[in-house]
Amino acid sequence: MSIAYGSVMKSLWLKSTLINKQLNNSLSYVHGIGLSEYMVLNSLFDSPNKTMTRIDLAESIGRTASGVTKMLLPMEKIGLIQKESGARDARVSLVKISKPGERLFKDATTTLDQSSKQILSKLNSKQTSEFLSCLDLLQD
Amino acid sequence: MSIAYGSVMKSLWLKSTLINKQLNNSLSYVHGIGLSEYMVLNSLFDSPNKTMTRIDLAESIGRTASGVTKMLLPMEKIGLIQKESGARDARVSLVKISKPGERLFKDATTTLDQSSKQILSKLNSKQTSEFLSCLDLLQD
DNA sequence: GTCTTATACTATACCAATCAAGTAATGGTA
DNA sequence: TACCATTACTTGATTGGTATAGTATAAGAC
Repeated sequence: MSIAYGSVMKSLWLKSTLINKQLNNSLSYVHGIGLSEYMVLNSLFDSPNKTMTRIDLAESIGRTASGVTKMLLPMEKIGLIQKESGARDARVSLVKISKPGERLFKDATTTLDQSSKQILSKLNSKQTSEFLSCLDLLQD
Repeated sequence: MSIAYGSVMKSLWLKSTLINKQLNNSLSYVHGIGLSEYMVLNSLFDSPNKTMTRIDLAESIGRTASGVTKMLLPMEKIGLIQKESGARDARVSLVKISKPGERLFKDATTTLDQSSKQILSKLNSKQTSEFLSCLDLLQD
């Protein structure tokens, strides 16, 4: 018998929507940012100079350029990120995570870890690492 | 060393957003419906009388009642579903999948299966079934 | 019967993301 | 040098979802 591939994706869809809501709720309740904003901070924090172009940022979080433009506006207003000029290419506008941004990112990370631990609580450590490697193998 | 729970959820988030887009694209390109609409048809098709209340429908696809109200409007217009009255409780308005709706659902299922197979192509069958059971174990 | 509470929606306003179109800078080519 | 294609955005319209508040019906307490 062949595998019901569609069922796997249906299950993935349903679980991920529910989990998204949950993580968004805990993050926004405690830190006032959503999962998308968290991922922006995460990408910036992990990048070499804690600085990225908007295009790379968009790519790294699976959003469009215009989506990034829009979500960065309020994030800059509350001081989580800064515009960085001085690029050799005058088209690019670099984004840098600010000190307050880093602090919020670290705090939010512990919140995310706690919630994530709860979500994964029914899996043992072997299953968890297998689950992660399966995720990495998915074609997107 | 403890497991980085947050990383698992970050990976899940990123993969699921990318895969959602992809499945939405293939479904809407070929059949004119999105993944949410597909899941509505799926729930209806699987239910005893191919009929459900809007509340149950919302619950089954992880959406709110008002979300369901809105998405059913165009689906009724193009004849994929029908309102069904005659309940003993005058508040509920039952939703039934129509014959054209069933046909489209079956067609869309083969499309979804193909796309899903492609997405899961890097996993062997053991990994795929383990992945599915891990998904089922996630707490939401 | 009537009061209160709960349920099953529906409508409005809002929010987050996309797409499509536009702008400005860059780079390659005639 | 002038032109054209490409790139890195930004803006405006639209879509797909939520939250909140409202309406109608139901159900239980007294």
